[in-house]
Formats: sequence, structure tokens, C-alpha cells
Amino acid sequence: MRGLGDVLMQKPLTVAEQVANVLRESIAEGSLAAGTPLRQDVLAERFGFSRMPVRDALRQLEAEGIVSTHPTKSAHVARMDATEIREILAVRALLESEALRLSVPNLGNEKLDEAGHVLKQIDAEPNVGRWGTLNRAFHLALYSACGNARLLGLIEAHHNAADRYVRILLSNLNYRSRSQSERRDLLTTCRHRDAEAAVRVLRKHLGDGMETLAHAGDGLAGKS
Amino acid sequence: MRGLGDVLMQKPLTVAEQVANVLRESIAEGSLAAGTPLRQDVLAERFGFSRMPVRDALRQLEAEGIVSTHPTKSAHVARMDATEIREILAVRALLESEALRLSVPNLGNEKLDEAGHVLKQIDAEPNVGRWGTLNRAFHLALYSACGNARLLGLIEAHHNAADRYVRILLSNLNYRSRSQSERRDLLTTCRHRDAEAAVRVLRKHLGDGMETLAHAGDGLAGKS
DNA sequence: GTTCGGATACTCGTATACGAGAATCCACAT
DNA sequence: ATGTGGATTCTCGTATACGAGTATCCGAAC
Repeated sequence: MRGLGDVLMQKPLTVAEQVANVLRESIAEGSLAAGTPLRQDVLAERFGFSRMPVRDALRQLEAEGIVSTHPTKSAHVARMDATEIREILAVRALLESEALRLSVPNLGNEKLDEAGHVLKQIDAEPNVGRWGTLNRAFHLALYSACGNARLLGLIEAHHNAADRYVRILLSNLNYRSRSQSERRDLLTTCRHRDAEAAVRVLRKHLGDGMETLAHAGDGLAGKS
Repeated sequence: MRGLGDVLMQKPLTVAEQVANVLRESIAEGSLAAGTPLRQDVLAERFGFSRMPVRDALRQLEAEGIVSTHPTKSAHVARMDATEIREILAVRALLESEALRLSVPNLGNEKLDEAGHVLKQIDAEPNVGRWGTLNRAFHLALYSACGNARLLGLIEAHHNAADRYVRILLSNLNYRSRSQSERRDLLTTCRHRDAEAAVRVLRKHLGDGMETLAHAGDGLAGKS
């Protein structure tokens, strides 16, 4: 539910939020693998703050579904088995299809150009770590005119939740080129304001990801 | 995102969670109106605990979208304007249509009977305050066989978020009888395993709610 | 009378301190 | 050798204490 309006909330950044941001990025990037224990005092010392803001950060990340906590045991990076990934991608397909359908008719040229610009950035970006962010920016640009802020927030949250595994996908060269061409198709159909065709491309895009993950990710299904 | 598996998590209940539950119910019930300030020290004294668990509870409720917090100002019960209600109901229509479509083919007779039992309970229940809970139970029973726990969690979260306003609806006698008959229709179509007809009934059900709220709720659109 | 400036009060964020519950490990008995 | 019991240790949850930022209110000057 976070990120529902990150830009327009002029709240001062608390330490807890900064910690949450760093942890989220570390988890998405992969340096904190699934199952890694996250002890409050260890993190507190590492960041140079007390346990309190770390607690808040862990709570927030738990709400986002990327860490699990237990009152008497230490928190750990959420393990995600194949069924959960499937569920997330199924929900994403549902949410994003609707967002796309709503957005395409109202999509301004600026947003389309913005999405095109992001595509060029992806081509030019050598650092694989940033692709997850760019991928999200591309999709959100296309959905931005859907007229439902809450829907956008949910989509962003689910991107965050699945980011780790999408990045695994993106490290696969084969998938990378195919998905990039799918993104191009998606942008083209949007430029033609053909919502239904765009939805078909999107669903194929996400379906491909699910399939690739199901094959490549047999080893990642760890039980706690 | 809460309630994704309330039953199966055998975590010990912390004070913070108990506080969150009480506050959530008070907000849904209406005794804490939108905009009501929620000062940490006041709540702490009222509950007889320190500010820390209250802080945690407020954070959790913020993640659920029913309270708003600000680093330097006091938290308050989230105000919800007409557009936000529309957004929530639109998302619910999307999520629940899909859940219903997935669930109906796999729906066992036990769950159908359970839903029917809840319907009888609604008829017999004099206390309006419990209807929101019963209404949620009815819907979740019908979706329970959708095979996607995350989808169910999202639906439950959005029920919670809109609960306050649904209860306003339910206090309207006119709407109450109509919605009850719609629920009956919904159950009937599910019994016939006619998913598409069920979805149509559901969408009408939610659409009616939205319309009634839009008319009756002109006065509830408070600006912060 | 109005407006600007400063001091005061209020609320939250963060730090430190303490207590409770669970898991682990070792010793002892069988 | 193995199983059981208790003590120790580890981690989190909660309480208390302090500091920082903001809004408010009052007084003085224009």
C-alpha cells in the first residue's frame, strides 16, 4: 500500500523510512537473500541508529510483504515459493490489465514519450541492478492515466514485492531481449490507442515471465 | 495487506496488535469518526499501555489505509472523499469479480452452505454493527475457492478499508433489503455454478452500493 | 487596529533500559 | 549411548526518558 503517492506527500523523511528504503533496495537487489535473518540490534548497529527506527522499518516492510516477523523470533527476508510468485504475477496481470485498459484511451503523448524514453534507457543501461526500477517506471508510465490512484498504488506495491524475482529474470539474457521486444510491442499498441491489443501483449508479457520463472526458479523454492 | 492468513498464523498476540484491532473496530463502527485525532499519549493512557505499542498499532493501521500519520503532527482517522470511495469500490469490483470467477467452478457445497448460513444470520441479526462483519464473511466464503491467497488478502483489506462507509450504507433500510436480495441472487447463481452470471450480479451489487453512497454521502466528503 | 516577532507549549521521533518468552546446550540419570 | 531436565543465552516487546520540530499565542511596534 506504500507508494500510493510518494511524490505528493511532503512528509519529512524519518530515519525509519530511510532504513526501510535501504533494506528494500538491498532485498530487491539480492544482497539480502530470502531467508536472511534481520536482527534488530544488528541492523541498528550497522546503520548507526537505535533499534526503534529499525523496528518501524521492519514493520513497514512486513506490511509490504517482503519480510516476515514473529513476536519472539527474529525477522527474516520473506521466503517466496513458486505458488506465491504465481499468485503475485496473477494479481499483477489482473490489476495491470485493468489499469492499462482504463489508461490507454486517456494516455497523453507526453507519457508515451516518457515510456519510450525509459525503453531507450533500458537499452543503454549496463547496470542490471537498475533494470527493475526502469521496468517499473515503464509500466507505471503507461498506467498513469488510469484515473485510479489506489489501483496504481497496488500495482507499485506488487512490483516491489516481486522485484527480487523479476531481477532474476532480467539476468537471463534470453528473457531480456524477448521482454524488451515485448515492451516495444506494448508501447506501439498503446500509441495506436488499441487497449485490447495492449492488454493481450501485457498478459503475454507477464505470462512469459511466469513461465520462465517456473522453469528457472525451481531451485528458489525454499522452505523455511 | 493484513489478514492474509490471520487464522493460520499462530503468532502470539502482541499488545500492539490488540490495540490495532480495537482501533480498527472502533473506526469501522463509527465511534471514531473520520478526522478524529489519534494522539499517541492519549491512546496510551486510555489503553493503559505505553506509547510504543500504540505507535506500532497506528503504523499498522496506516498501512491498511484507515489512519494517516505525519512525522510531526498527530495521527488522525483517515478522511475519505467521494473519489477515494469510488476508487476502492472499483478495485473491489475488479478483485472480487476475478476471485468469484476463479472460485465458482471449485466451490464446494460446504462453502455454499456456509454462505447461506451467514445470509440467515444477517436476517436474524438485530445489531447493525455486526452486519459489516457478516457481509464480509458472506463474500469471502464465496471467494474462498479461488486458489489465490494473496487475492483473498487484498479483498479482505479493501473490505476493511471501506467498512465504515459500507456500514453507512447498511443503516439505510432501503438499501438493506435490496442488497440482501442481491446477495441471495448471488448465492443462487453460485449454486448453479454459473460464474459469469454471478459476476454480473456482483458487479451490480457493488455498483448499487457506489451509487447509493454517491447520493447519500455528499455530506461525508470532508477535506483535511 | 493590524501585523510581525519571539517565546512557550505540544507532539512526535529516537535513544536507552528492563523484562519476558523461546530455543539451545550441557549435565545427569537411565 | 540416549533421553530428559534445567539453566543459560538470545531476541524481541514494552516502558521510560530525552531531544527536535512545528504550531500557537501573546505582546509590542507600526
